[in-house]
Amino acid sequence: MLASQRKEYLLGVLRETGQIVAKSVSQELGLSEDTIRRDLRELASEGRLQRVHGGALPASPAVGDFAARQQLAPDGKVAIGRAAAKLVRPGQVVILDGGTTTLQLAKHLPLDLKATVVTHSPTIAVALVEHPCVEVVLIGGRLFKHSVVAVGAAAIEAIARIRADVYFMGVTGIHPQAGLSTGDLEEAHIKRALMASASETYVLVSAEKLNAASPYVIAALTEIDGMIVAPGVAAKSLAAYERKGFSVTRA
Amino acid sequence: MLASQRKEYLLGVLRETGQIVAKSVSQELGLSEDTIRRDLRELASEGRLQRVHGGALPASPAVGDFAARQQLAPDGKVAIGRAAAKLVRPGQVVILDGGTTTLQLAKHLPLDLKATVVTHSPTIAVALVEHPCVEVVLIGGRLFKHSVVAVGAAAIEAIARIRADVYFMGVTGIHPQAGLSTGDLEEAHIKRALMASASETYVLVSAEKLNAASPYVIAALTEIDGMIVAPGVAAKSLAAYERKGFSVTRA
DNA sequence: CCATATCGTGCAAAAACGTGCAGAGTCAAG
DNA sequence: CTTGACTCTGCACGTTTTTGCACGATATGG
Repeated sequence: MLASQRKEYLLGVLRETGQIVAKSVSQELGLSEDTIRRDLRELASEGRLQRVHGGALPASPAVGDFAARQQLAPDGKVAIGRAAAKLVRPGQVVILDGGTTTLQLAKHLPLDLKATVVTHSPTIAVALVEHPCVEVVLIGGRLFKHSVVAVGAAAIEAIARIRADVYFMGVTGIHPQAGLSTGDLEEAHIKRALMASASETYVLVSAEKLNAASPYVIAALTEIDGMIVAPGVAAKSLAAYERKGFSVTRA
Repeated sequence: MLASQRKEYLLGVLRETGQIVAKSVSQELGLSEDTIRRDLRELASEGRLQRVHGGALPASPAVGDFAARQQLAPDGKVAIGRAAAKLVRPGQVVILDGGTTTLQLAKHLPLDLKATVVTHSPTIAVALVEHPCVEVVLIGGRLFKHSVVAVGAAAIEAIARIRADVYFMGVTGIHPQAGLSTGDLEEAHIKRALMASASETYVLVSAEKLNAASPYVIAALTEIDGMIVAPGVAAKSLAAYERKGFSVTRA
């Protein structure tokens, strides 16, 4: 690979992801970090990017602003969202929970994917307005401000009328014995109703949720069909889950 | 995640939630509290936030916030929103339509006002999350992306179960003979249902909507209780409306 | 006043950095 | 074809930055 090609590649990464991590790029290209660092130094001196410890960021905030804002979520959640989005098949009816992780899922749905997204989160509904092919169904109800989702009897009733193919659930705790749990009773009810309305349920688990438990139990682990966990969690932390009879996916 | 991105993330949290709790952020990012505290200390020394016990608060309360929230909306809509917000009495149940003008209304509700806001606009629901005292009820349904509001049979049904004190309607046209009109048939139905569920209906009219008509009629002028018009419209343009038996308020 | 949470500091390990240098490859002059 | 100048790349080394932990000090809330 030519040096100039490499620099173009670096700028491409910057455009698409809003950031460059020297280490990971060097691994992708099979080159030493030194070479990447040299390139970054030169591109920085040309003013084409901004050098920072560990990699680089866009030179003019405005350019990479959009991409960067997408990535401003913690690494793990972005990865989980991207991995989960790949599980959605064209034509499916998908239920999306509220929360930052599912928001990443919504943002990573392929732009040419035709599907229907059912959600009780106004935030996710607004995010999907930009998506050209996805039909959005909003579940109404009393707004629970802490999580920014609709809850209550009206929500339960609306959910009962829906038959979805798959439900992506967010939780605040998942534990081999305690199962799935969350911090609010109303939300636990809603999540249970959403599970009942979907053929399959997948749980999105960022690192800090693993082996944690919250006050209100949603369901046992045996009731779910799969979990998608953040990359970089220790394999032995997952051992207790891999025997439970559902798929465990590393993002 | 790069260190500089982490600081951006912290400032983002501050913008969106108005505060930073060191402990919870460290859990979200999977880093130690020490690292977060160091970042906060540095950002504080740069004057970009105010360090407090347990986390951080905005450096200049509501300064950037206020500027940001106002810059996008034209003056006229801001004025209409502010004027309409003054019509809301404590304890009332208020229906807010979708649209940029009603969004301004929501943002100008006094922070100490206790009231219930019913809306079929996820955008408005999200905006009101910041309001400390307002209860929000979200009307669900199929999302009409052009206007970012819920429509359809499910929405109509949910609306039928509500009795509100006042409804603030947005329109795309108001005309002495043609009455109130909008550009989408589904939306016209929803607005009619919302009118039926409210004791009083006020219409928010920015300058370009005055004396205009759109394809789908919502109601005749005789059915509304008042209109709030943008400041600076000629008095003679309003003459035709002041004889119709409802109040005409200049913002 | 006490229990708890949070804070700041010092320290050590790890990661990232810059620099100098050597080997491999390229190119042009001899 | 050979030689020397030049460039590019990877490695080694010492330096700097970052990060997590331990400790004692300080603030908070009952």
